[in-house]
Amino acid sequence: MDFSSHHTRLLQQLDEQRKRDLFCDCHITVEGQTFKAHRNVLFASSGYFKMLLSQNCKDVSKPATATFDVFSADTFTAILDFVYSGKLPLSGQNVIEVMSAASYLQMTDVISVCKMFIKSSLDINEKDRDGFFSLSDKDNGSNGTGLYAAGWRTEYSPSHIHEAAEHSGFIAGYNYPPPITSRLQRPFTKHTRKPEHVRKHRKRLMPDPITPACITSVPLGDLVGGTAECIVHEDDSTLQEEDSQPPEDMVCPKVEEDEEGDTAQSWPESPQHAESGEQDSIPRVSKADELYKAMPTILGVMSGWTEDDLSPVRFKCPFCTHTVKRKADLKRHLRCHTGERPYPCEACGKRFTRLEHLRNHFQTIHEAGKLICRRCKLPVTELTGRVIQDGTRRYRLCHQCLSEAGLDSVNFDFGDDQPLVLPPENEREQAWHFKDDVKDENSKERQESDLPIQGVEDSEEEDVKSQIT
DNA sequence: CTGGGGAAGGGGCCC
DNA sequence: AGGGCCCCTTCCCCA
Repeated sequence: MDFSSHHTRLLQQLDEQRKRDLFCDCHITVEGQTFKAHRNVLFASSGYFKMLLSQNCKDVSKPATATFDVFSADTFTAILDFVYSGKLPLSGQNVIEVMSAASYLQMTDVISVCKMFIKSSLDINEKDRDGFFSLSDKDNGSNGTGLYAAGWRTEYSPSHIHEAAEHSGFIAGYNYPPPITSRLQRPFTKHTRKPEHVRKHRKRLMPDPITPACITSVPLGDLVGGTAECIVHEDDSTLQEEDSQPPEDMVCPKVEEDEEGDTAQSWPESPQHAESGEQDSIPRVSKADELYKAMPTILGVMSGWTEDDLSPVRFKCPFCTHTVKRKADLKRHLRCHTGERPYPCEACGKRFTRLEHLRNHFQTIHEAGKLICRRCKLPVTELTGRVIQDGTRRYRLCHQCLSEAGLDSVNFDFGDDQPLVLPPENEREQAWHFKDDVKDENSKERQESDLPIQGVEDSEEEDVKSQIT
């Protein structure tokens, strides 16, 4: 018989005991303020306390004590409330510090909730729109924990979250995500690359198991107001994995790789997507700045991070273990976490994190920038070949390949300096053609315009266009 | 199933 | 600080 509310009542009882100072055997001092709690509860909730209490587990006759100066009493109050209630009172003002403190205390649950709060506040989590990992402030019933729930629903409502975050703060209740197998159903299409940070950072940014001993910790006072290290798991699934880990893994918490990456972002790669989400075509520079402004409170500044790098100061990413020498590089790096892609390709709708990437893409894909024949791969010049306009895509073919493909008789209305425009695929001879990942986009765009490169109305994107051309 | 090539993403660093 | 270049890695597609 499963009595589902048992654990809730048990937690309520423990919270009552804490508030009445019953059986509290752990005293935590933060900014001179003493908090009392149960070591069993702290042990089960925090990797930091697990490590701390493991070392002192023999002597249980005296209360365990701990003192923190790296976060505020208010922050610890919020965290302790979460430990005993499952509800995390987050607001735009405290989320960064709470996350930093949770990082310090190795409380992945809290970190995950904070990450979700930040992501939803930034309105950058495209996947949330698909209801894959949705946030809803409407839910207050299923888990009984409050106004904010990280669940698996479809009623994503970023506006609500914004309001809650900005105006009133809100209570975050954490629902554990479904098994990883559910994540494998994420809607990456055949031609949709997984978010890069999911792929690359699985190896690069989560390099080694992080042991407490290897963490370079700098007291708050030495910084600009935040903790030095921020250990963040790339994916919430790590929570589950960690939950099943034996205690020794908690002592030396291991950052697990994720099967499919976290919930960070997906983005439109086709004009259809770009059209369906008009706001996507607006560069979100302000959001990067928004997050960037928050950086000082969560940045870590480290020295001597590696033996190879003895530079005195490094900037620590709050979302992963990556450090950089320059703040500007950190700002650039943050885009791989925020999902921000301020540079849209106006030809195909694909978005990029950097202007140079957009430029490379545009030159390669839409301007036939490579002076090689796409068919025979041999070098081709203006004299020995032509530019083919295939939908939004341009490439070069040498005269021989043009002849062999039967394309030398197609549409010579333009001058030699103009691209040879291929007819739509359904009208094209089936001799051969080049398949590529923009074929579908092309067919749609052809219906809308004969122009290979569509202009965009957005003025900011016009600026981008002017930079490209 | 595998290897090669193209495209994209990210880091380091110079200007 | 931002732009840009170079290099490397990763992923995907295709033969």
